[in-house]
Amino acid sequence: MLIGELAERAGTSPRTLRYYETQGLVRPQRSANGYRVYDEAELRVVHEIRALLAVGFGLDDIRPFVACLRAGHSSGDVCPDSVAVLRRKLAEVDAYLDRLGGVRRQLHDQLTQAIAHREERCLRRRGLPR
Amino acid sequence: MLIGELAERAGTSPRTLRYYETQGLVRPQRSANGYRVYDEAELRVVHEIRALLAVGFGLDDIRPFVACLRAGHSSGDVCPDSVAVLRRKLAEVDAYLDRLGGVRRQLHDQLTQAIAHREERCLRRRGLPR
DNA sequence: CTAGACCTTGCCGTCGATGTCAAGGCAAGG
DNA sequence: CCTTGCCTTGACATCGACGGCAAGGTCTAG
Repeated sequence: MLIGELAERAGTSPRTLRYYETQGLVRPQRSANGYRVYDEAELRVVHEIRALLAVGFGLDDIRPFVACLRAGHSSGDVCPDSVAVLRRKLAEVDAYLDRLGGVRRQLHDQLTQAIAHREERCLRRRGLPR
Repeated sequence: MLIGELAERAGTSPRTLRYYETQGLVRPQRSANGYRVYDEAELRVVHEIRALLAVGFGLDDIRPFVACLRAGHSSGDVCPDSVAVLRRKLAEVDAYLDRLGGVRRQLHDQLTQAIAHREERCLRRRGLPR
């Protein structure tokens, strides 16, 4: 399988696959003419990468999962390093959820007060003239 | 007030204040020698900017709030444009909270399953030998 | 022979809010 | 005069996951 085919099958671009390679996440072989050649297993790997990226992981975080897959495991999640990353990410997400909850509250209050302020001004204006 | 003093009083750097100026958020006057000169009101403005940045706003989003302050309002929140931005940002935060909630759930499940998988393997290994 | 559809490497551009460095002007004190 | 400490503008660097383009090699079909 050449890079274009893998890209299409994985729902991404050749450019992206080459980038993953520079990051050490994908390792194609080379045919005589220098073309990258991927086997079926790499499709699985790329899918794993894409899935984790979509969840908000960085490529660095993803490396252990790929290694786990490559070590023959049916899931990239089960190796100790992957579990460690999952734990860390879950903690990060929890922390961010907290912070964002605070932000939400603040925005809500700010909005509520601003509107209240405008209402008040509006009422005053209606009361005064004539 | 020169740029260094304002920077210190606002808890930021001269570089940052010059950047805000290029973005049209702050407009100092110039003394004869070309130095930026700020009045007290600008301190308030910079505080507003910093507060909104901290909440996750971009400089573009902040512009209406500064304009509102400059229009003489005691709060940057009360002008229609500001309220519109607040609404939009609140919606954005809500959407992001949703998404992040989903991510959290997925990570939690993934982690749980990975650990269960490891437990299982561990038990099998303990059961087999001897 | 040539067109077209692949592939290769390499390098710049993106977005946002700064940090950092360079080269120089201005003010005040010893 | 010289140093010190402000200030000025301008330009490049950062981080991450790519997109886009250029210049060129390769393969296949007509």
